[in-house]
Amino acid sequence: MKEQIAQLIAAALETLVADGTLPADITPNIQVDNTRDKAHGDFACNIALTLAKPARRNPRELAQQLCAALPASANVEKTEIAGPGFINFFVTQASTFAVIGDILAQGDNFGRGTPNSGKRVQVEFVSANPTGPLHVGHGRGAAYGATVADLLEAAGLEVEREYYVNDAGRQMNILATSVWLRCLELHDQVLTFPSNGYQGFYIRDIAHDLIKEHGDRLNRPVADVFADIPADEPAGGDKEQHIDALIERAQQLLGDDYEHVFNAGLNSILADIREDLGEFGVNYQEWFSERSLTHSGDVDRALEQLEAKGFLYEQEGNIWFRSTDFGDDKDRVVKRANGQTTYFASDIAYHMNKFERGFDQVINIWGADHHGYITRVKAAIQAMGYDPEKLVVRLVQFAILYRGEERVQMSTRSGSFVTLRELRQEVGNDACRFFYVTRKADQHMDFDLELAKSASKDNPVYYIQYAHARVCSVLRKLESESMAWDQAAGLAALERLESETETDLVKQLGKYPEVLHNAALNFEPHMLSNYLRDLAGDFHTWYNGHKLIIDDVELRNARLTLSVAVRQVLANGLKLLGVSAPEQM
RNA sequence: GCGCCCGUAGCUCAGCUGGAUAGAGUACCUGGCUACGAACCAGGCGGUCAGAGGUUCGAAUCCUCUCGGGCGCACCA
Repeated sequence: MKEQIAQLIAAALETLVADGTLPADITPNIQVDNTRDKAHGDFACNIALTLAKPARRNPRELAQQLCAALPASANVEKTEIAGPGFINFFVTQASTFAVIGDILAQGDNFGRGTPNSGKRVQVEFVSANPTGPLHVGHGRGAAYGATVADLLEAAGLEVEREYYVNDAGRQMNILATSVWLRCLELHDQVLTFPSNGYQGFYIRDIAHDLIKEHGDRLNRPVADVFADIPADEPAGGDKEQHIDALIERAQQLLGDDYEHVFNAGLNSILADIREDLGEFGVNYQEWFSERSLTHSGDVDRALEQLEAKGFLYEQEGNIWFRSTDFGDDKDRVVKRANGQTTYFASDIAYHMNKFERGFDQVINIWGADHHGYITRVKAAIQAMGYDPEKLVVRLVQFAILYRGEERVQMSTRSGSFVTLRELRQEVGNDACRFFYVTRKADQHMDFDLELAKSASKDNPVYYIQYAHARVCSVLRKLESESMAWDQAAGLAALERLESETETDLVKQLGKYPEVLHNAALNFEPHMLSNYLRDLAGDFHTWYNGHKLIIDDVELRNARLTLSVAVRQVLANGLKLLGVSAPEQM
């Protein structure tokens, strides 16, 4: 509809240019907006205001002439000039109500863009280190990323969801060593667990499984393990040196078996994460291993590329990437003097790999604490000769949990829950998914557990679901009264829907495709959740003032048809948010 | 110190990328079930859009500064 109006205006402009009212060199940017106030009609255009100056004419007068030059349209009831020179468009009832037929005809596809536009995008999200279960902070990234991916897919793009598994590096070695030390404990040995090790209960579970599989093959005398290891922090030493020495010792004493311990930890935690996310309705096409970048030679290849282009240099034995050439604050080390590549080197290789896979757009969803990395990653992309504009980084702020007024402390020590799984169990998947995306991602968020849990009017999730369930309930009631809904008759009788709340509701339905499009384009799922709340509100308002199951067959069918259309749009929107649309509650 | 995000009703947040009288929810007050589901609806109260300049027909939105909050600035992952 907006485009239609824009076309009408474009035609009017051409007419005015042709008859010399407007100069030919103007560059009109035709903007058609939804009106905020019903008194202003359905759509408004500010073209007369923006052209007033270049045309050197009074805006209201210009608007007048534009209106006169507008071609006739079956969809436009009338136009009005208002305020300083806005042109307000009033759409005909029939044209507004046509959307109901579209909704019923397109069903689950209503609002979705044309698929197979050929554009391929990748969304990488969560990508938490597999060193422990996901916590509530990851939950927001998961819900946000999954919804953004689904929205883009709904917009017609081909989407690949990817989880980058940080299965290399020191943290993973700390994990492996922690698991192994727990194994030794399970063999009835006594030791002082390193303060920097992973203390979680799940480490013991992994150790237990290992012993089940390997018996005492992994057992070594504790005296050998701790011989000549520098003191831990509580003993007056350095915790980093302590743990690093233990890692090295574990590798020495275990030899090839170290790999088993390492993989046991990785696989067990990864399986847990995968299951957790799956239950949360978050699924991936690809779990991309960081280690594979080393094995495939991508890391070396990426560094060679940078080297060949002259962006690497050596200083004090370290190899540096000259990221300052691309606006970074300082250059970054990619390979240490000891020959080890840095995490950043893997990142460079990873992004090279992503670009080699030929995505039109690469979207990274990162925690807000990673924003310092954007510049250097983009620098590397540009240095390798790729277009850094194709990389979009969206930062997700942390969520602060509240239990009513009380802030939930997020320390691992405190008894209050910290994992995503616990949150899901307490609050439920629907409310979790909804609450996480109902605020802008770059906005700090207060997540109130009491509110999310409350099965009441206070909870916007239920408010929306209730609207859906209400329609289902009416149809059940209809059936129990031995009546049936006649869709064709309803569509034919839509002009019987004459009340203002009915028109408001239908207009709201008509906005859904645009909302979806904007939400996808801007990576802002909260636009959809807010819309669904508004739609549910309009439905409840209407429902409260109108009885659906009535004797007037024609009117009954018309109202039922509207109800079913509302239910369809609610279901479509909820599906994209990963929230269920229950038939009864 | 430098960089990024943010500051809108008592509280939690929108505000369609510069439009008309800044909106929802919540809290508080008032009213509505012999009803297709009251997990609902109607009405009221509530604002110096942090502050000050600037850009223009027009600013919560754009530019500068100040104040206030969060997060980054590793040879860590």
